[in-house]
Amino acid sequence: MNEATTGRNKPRGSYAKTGMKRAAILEAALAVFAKGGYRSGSLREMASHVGMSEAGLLHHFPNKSALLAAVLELRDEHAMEMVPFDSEDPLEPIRGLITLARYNASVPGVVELYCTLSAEGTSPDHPAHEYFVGRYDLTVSRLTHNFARCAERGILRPGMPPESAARGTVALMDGLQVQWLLDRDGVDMADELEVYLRTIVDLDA
Amino acid sequence: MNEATTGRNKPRGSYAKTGMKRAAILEAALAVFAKGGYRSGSLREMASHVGMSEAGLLHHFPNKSALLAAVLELRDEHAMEMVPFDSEDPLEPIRGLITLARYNASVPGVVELYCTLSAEGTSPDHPAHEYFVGRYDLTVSRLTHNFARCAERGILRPGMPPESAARGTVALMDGLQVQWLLDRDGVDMADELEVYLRTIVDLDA
DNA sequence: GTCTATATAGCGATAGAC
DNA sequence: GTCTATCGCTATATAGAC
Repeated sequence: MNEATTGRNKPRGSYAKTGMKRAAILEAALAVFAKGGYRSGSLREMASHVGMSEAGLLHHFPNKSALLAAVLELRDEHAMEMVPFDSEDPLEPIRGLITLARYNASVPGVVELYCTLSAEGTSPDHPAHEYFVGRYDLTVSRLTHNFARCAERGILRPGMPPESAARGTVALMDGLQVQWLLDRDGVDMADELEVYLRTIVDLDA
Repeated sequence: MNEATTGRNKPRGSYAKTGMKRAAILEAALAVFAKGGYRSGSLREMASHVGMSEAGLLHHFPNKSALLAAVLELRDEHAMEMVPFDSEDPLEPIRGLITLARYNASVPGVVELYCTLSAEGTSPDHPAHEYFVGRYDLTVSRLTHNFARCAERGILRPGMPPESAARGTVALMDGLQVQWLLDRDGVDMADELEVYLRTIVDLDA
């Protein structure tokens, strides 16, 4: 690998190597933040996880909360690929949510991260508070619009307000994550989500 | 107040006074744990909240996690009074959940506590892990039994497995709490819960 | 770019005076 | 029953050597 591989073109040093270090740090940070939340997750543990000192780690990220932000941003992009809100068929994003739930069961660390941090982040002085406020607002409004389109086609349960369907769907996904983390064999997040969605929308239309 | 007021009968000292201190400590602990979870909530802050030193506080409780356990136990008893699982009518506990959700909106600290701690508590080495495993297991099994009784009477939505109804209800309540904490004016937990419950059960039977 | 060393701060818990 | 004082530990972040 060289500079060309990274897509950048800087005069010195192997940016590929640096990029890989960054990626490794993000992965370690994800695992550590996931296990104990933001406050409890220590740079020390991430550093040892990735084979560096704390100071070495803080060369790549200015501080702890910037590292958190980078982790959240990265995972968010990845998740959104599974839920095509811009599809013409309003059922596609809904089916995507089930796909996402099934995928999530294969990455417990990510589930732990979002579960712990979204709870922590309800506190207004949390480093990720604004992130979660914005994220929920966006997700609910997108889903509301999507369920409204279902209603237009007559495949949303009569009398169900689109916003309630949206908030209910998000709430159910979040709540199922807690139950799944507490009892991974006893709960199937994707199945339970599908049961719920089928009660409010005609998935086979 | 004297010993008789407390219901105990010990040779020395005013137990009423001690009992009041204990209650004050529990209240402070609830607020502090609620704001930042277990790890971030410090005995120091609770102590200053209640006008005592940390050592004075630890005279009443052996350590930090015992204090957490006491808080959880106390609030649990209180909440359970609102949900009469032993009622003959299986709709009564379900209506009780809506009452509970409405009540919860008046005690944000309690909601924050459960929200933050149930997420933290998914980690196996958390002081409250066993508590939450047991609590969810019990709640889901009670609710499953209750929805099964609804099914017998033909007021549960056809094809809806009682356990899915139970897990869905618990998940929805948990998830709505997160959304409510992030946007208290935009979300009505009790209303949304009722919308959900009405889609799976005939509440007016 | 990564290290060692260190500054600064907060934590839970204990010992012992009163 | 409550206090002061303190121990031992962990944390983030910075300074400067290499």
